[in-house]
Parts: sequence; structure tokens; C-alpha cells
Amino acid sequence: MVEGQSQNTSSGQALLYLTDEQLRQGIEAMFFAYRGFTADPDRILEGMSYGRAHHRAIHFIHCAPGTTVNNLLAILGVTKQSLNRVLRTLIEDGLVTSHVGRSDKRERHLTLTEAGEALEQQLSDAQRARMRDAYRKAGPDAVAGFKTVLEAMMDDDMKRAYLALREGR
Amino acid sequence: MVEGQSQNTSSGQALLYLTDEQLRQGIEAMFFAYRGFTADPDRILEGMSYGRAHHRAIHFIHCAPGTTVNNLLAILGVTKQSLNRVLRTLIEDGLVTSHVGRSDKRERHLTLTEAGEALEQQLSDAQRARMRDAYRKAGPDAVAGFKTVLEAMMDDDMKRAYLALREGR
DNA sequence: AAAATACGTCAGTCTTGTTGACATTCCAAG
DNA sequence: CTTGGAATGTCAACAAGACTGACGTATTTT
Repeated sequence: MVEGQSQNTSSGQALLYLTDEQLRQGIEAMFFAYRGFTADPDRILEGMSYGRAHHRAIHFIHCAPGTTVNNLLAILGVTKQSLNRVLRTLIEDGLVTSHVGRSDKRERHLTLTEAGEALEQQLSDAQRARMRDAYRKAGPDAVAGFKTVLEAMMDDDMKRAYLALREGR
Repeated sequence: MVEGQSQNTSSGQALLYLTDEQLRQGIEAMFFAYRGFTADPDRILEGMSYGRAHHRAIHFIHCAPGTTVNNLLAILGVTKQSLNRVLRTLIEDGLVTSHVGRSDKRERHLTLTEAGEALEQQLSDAQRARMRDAYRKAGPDAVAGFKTVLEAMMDDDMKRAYLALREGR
């Protein structure tokens, strides 16, 4: 609560970007930007009985083909029951295949089918198009700063998951 | 779909930050960061029968005291039925007051009570603490870039709402 | 007087999160 | 080798929070 006065306790200069007002602006920017961020895939998905949860599953299965349910669970941060409902419909609809693990038969390895990859492409294209526009408008330096701040905002285990994904590619 | 090859069609240099892989990283960073962004308030709210929806309402009523229901609706981007459920509980619990408009008696002007302000402080402190840490780690230049990209990601009407809030302060 | 606006509410649906109970599989200790 | 515990995944039921549609009321505008 005392820290709320960071604009006063600072050594007078160069820390103005840590003002409560500046932080509040950042919070609101995050809120509005996230809406834009999800808007395009949401629009595509609506009416095809899928939602944002399906999109997330598809995205990460695409990035890590053959991943297990448990793996996906850790990345998505939901309960396995919640994920299972989503996976079940995706499997029923032929967008995802589930193979029993070779070494450990408890595991199910998940992969996108051709139809699944096609939908992934469609969603991904829409989302990347928005990102690309934003990046282009903002320029490379802004983008670097953008990523730096986002990484600093993550919880430690999320950051680990985030970095692990990059190494896998 | 053809645009997916931006790394090849580019003039060879300086546009590497527009690569599909870079965009994908940005998308994932956004996903993981948003989870961190909401984690602290969510933790505070859980167990007190409120959720993220209540937080959002409280946040924007705090920022624009005396705002109307319609106004809030436009900012939050939800239906009035959805917002009403949230507002009803907040009013019942004495965190928000609703006053009939002076000039236009159809309007209800919303304000936080002392208890409401107290909760807002608590939530806001937690969320700002995370932002402050992230900002400090990243530095002022990164923060500037962060905001630039977020603004570029917003839909036009969200951007208008976002900027309007800043002018009101 | 009629139409439009602002707000509240009731009823019903959908997505997506939750917990609890249960089956299968693996592994390690007795 | 067997048995018990841990890990993986599935099914069922429920809750929060979004949505639509329909309706009522007060007020303002035309």
C-alpha cells in the first residue's frame, strides 16, 4: 500500500514510468489488447461449436505433436477433466488423434489430423495477421520491448513452459 | 495463407521480426503473460464468491466514478444481462452504489462505496505490484515498446475506449 | 401520442472451468 | 511375485459467467 507512492519515493527522475498511473494504463492496455488478440479466432470458431479452449488445445498440439495429455495440462493450466471434454470433441470430429503410448501405455499421444492442421492454419493465420500488423506498425524495437515485458510478467513456471516451447523448435 | 511466407518474401533483412516463428512466439508470450496478469486478483477473489467479472466492473467504476451502466457495457464488451448479474451482487453486498441520474432519470450512475474502494485497492495493489516488477525488470524503453504494440493490437473501438479513459484523468 | 432510449429481469442455453469417483497401467517394496 | 501406491486418463455432475430472446417500466425525444 505504501508502495503506491512510487512516483514520490523515487529519486526524482527516470522512474516516472513506474507511476501508479502508468501502471494502471498498462493494465488497461493489457485488458483491451487481449480482447483484440482473441477476437479473430473467436469469430472463426463461433458457430462451429468450438471455443477458445479448443483453439488453445489445437495450437499447442500443433506446436508439440505427439505430446501427452499431462503435458498439455501443464501448459494450459486447467484440470484434466476440463481438457478432456475439449479433446473428446476434437477426437470425435476427427481433428485430433490419440495414440496409446508405446513405452508407457497409460499415456495418450496427441496429434493433429490433416483436418486439424487445416483448422490450425486458419486460426493461426488470422491471429498472426493481427500480430503482424501490430508488429509492423510498432517496429522492431517496440516488439523487442513488448516481449521483454511480457516475459517479466509471467509466473516462473509459465516462463519455463514458454521457453521450453521455443527450444523444441 | 500465402502471407505465411513473410520471411521469404521480405527484402531479406530487418524484417526478421515479422517471421511466422516470431509471431508465434509473440502469441504464446501473450497467452502466458495474460495468465500471470490475472493470477493475483483471481487468487484474492477466489473464496469470496466473486470472480474476474467483478474485478473488471470494480476496476472501471473506480476509474470513472459516476459512470452509467451503458458506459460500462461498452467498455467491458458484455451483455447487460451479464453485467447486471455482477452489479446486482456488488450492490447487494454494499460495494457499489447506484444513483438515478440527475438530468436523465433513466440512467443509473455507479460509484464505489468505501468498502468497494478498499477491495479495489487490494486487487489493484496486487496487480500493480506484478506490473511494477515486470516494468522495473524490463526498463523504460521496453515498457514504451510494450505499450506501443498493445495499442496496435487493439480493435479500433477498444482503442478509442482506452484513450478516452486516459483523457478522463 | 408515438417512438426511442436506459435499465432491470426472467428464462434458457452454451462454453469452460471445477470436484469426485473410477479404471487402467506402471513401478517399487515387501 | 504380489500388492499397494502413484500416475494417467475417462465419466458424471455441478457452477460461473458468457450469450440470446422476450418483456416491463420509466423517461426522453420526436
